[in-house]
Amino acid sequence: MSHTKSQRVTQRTIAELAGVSQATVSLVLNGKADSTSRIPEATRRRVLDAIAETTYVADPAARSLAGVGNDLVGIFTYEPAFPQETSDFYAPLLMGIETTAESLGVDLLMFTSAPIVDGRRQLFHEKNRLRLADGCLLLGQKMDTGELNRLVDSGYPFVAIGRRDDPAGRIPYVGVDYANATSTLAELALARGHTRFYSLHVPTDAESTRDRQSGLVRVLDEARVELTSATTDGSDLEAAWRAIRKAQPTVLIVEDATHAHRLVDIAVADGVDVPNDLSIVVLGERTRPSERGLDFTRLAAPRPQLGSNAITLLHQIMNGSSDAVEPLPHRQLLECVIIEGATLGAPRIGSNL
Amino acid sequence: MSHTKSQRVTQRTIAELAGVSQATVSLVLNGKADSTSRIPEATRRRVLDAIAETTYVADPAARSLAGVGNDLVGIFTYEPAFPQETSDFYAPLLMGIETTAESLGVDLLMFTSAPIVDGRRQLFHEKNRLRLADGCLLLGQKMDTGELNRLVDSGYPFVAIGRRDDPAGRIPYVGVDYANATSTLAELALARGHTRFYSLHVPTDAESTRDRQSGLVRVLDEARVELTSATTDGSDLEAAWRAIRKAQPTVLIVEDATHAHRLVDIAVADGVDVPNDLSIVVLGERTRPSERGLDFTRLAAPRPQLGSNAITLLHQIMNGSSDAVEPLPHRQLLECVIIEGATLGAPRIGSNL
DNA sequence: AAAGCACGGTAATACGCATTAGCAGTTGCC
DNA sequence: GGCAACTGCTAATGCGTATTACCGTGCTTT
Repeated sequence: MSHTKSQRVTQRTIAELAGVSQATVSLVLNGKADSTSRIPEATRRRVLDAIAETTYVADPAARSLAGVGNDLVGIFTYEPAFPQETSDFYAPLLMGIETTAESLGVDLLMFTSAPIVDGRRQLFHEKNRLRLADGCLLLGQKMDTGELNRLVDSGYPFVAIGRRDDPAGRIPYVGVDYANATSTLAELALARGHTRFYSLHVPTDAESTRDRQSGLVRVLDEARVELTSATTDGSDLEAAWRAIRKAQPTVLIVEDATHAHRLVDIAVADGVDVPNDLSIVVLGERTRPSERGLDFTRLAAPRPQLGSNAITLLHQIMNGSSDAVEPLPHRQLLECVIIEGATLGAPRIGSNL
Repeated sequence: MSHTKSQRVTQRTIAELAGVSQATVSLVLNGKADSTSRIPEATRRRVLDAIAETTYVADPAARSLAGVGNDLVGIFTYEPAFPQETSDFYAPLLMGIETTAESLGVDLLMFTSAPIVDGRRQLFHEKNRLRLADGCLLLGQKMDTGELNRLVDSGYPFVAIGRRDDPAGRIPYVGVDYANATSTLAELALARGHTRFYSLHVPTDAESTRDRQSGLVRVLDEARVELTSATTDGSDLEAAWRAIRKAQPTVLIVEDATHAHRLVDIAVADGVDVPNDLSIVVLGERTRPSERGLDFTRLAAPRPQLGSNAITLLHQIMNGSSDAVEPLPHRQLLECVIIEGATLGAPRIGSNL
């Protein structure tokens, strides 16, 4: 727009400077030394010198059109990534992604232009721009399987972060083994002697939520131990707390970390001591140190590694697995770390609950 | 690579489906209703229907090549943006950028592939990829003026975040008026009766550091009040503290927030009460609630707005100021908020310092 | 009836790059 | 000396889109 036509430095410009053809410039730049077209050192030098004199960089759009990659990895987040509330969730992922992107030599393209409907970005829309990138990482708690399948059909390389239900096994993802981790936590609680479990989870039917529930249920069923389940979106935790008191569990399993924090406040105000009267275990993300200095017993997803693995896998999918390296599995579940905090005690007889 | 040729849905595909030419499809999609080429509703419908049947999306690379911008805004951060230490600094900026990018309808390209030397990303290097984006935002505490001027010369649209020294006035930036804010803080301290100032700042000669110093010096000079200055990179705050004790100031002005936190710990261990024995004022970024629950009197840059203004300005520079809107100034300084915390008291005679 | 005209649409081209076929000049070989 | 093989390079083409120049067709006007 602002540039006059002549401003832009293209391969043709370089070619004229070096006294060769545009094709030669391209060949030099791409280091093609096929038997079909060799270029002697002298010519190569002239071209490279000409490039050095100018500020030439290949137009990525043109490269892309011409069918070669651009080393551009897209990042699609279903919610804005940087506001305080979501940043705790995305930042560790992005950190892993960024670090690995650096070593892979790729740039990151964030699709912030996607229109937002009902608080979620729309993957497919009029001016879908996914193709700007060579491949794409999909981040978000919940994704539409239909959309993902459509993406698979299009042949566009992508990797989802988080396990995805997909019987056909066509959706590549890197997820967290929440089921297993939750089972371990439940066994821990059982070992401490807990007998009455209460699970408070979020109302979405995202895979991550279901996995946690199934992990919990599996262990408790096996042990023939009682489990009460309830959901809350966090809007009325007072009510949730009243329901909990009524059920009189010995241990409370809370999916969402912020819910857990607020519940403890309510519980303490209600004269209940944690963990002496009631143990609490947290299954959630977004855990930052409690105001109260409470160190929850919880599970912690290895999110930087999640991001790192995802972009590594995507990179492999994009560039075709070089036969040198062992191909990565297209569906990965990472182990979740269990953090032994201070909120899982032994059940107390005659608890104040 | 993996795609067979026929897979890809292009305008030609649509054209065949609708029984028109590729050109017509393009015209329909871009709503060109020039007198030179009108298209009746009937045809338009057929084309749109055909598009609806397929999963067609315009190839952004092709559009870009064809001369329409691709609404890509680059973000160059001199350090990795997401690790914990830097994230506190970048996240608020990115939040403002993201939000505004959304409403401007542009995508964000993060240049993570730039090689790192001495812990800082290199703006210019072999495979400089800035041109991938239509324009670029530059984030970082310190930037090389030479590099920035080279960027100006290239005609590439960019906006720096943070004030930049540049007598020629060619570098567009959106910065924070640290000088003024620091002056205000100093006046506040003077008004409370402080007579001995001690400034502890970071060793860089970044504009932001200098601005704070100059704002401080201006007010104190005017008031003919004593000021001791020292620098620290935070590696030996014990030594810094010993120097402070020796100087016996009534108020301590600390540039870096994390230094301030750690200094308070040292001071308290040393039997000094804040703010009764010693007042502290913080000029720095990256302030998160203290472990100790200490609420520093400090200044807080409006970082989300910084980001927002920067991308708005860049967008205007990229697209040429539409004559409809008032053109934005290419060099902006935003007012800094002063937060009246609990660490600036009145000086105490016979302080324990 | 010839000329003008609006309409509806298409062919052709440019954008910058990668890639292939192939051309002219040189060298190698028997 | 004749032919093949090789060397060093270029012309031509395609990628998918936007845009311009232009061409039929049927209708109106004189």
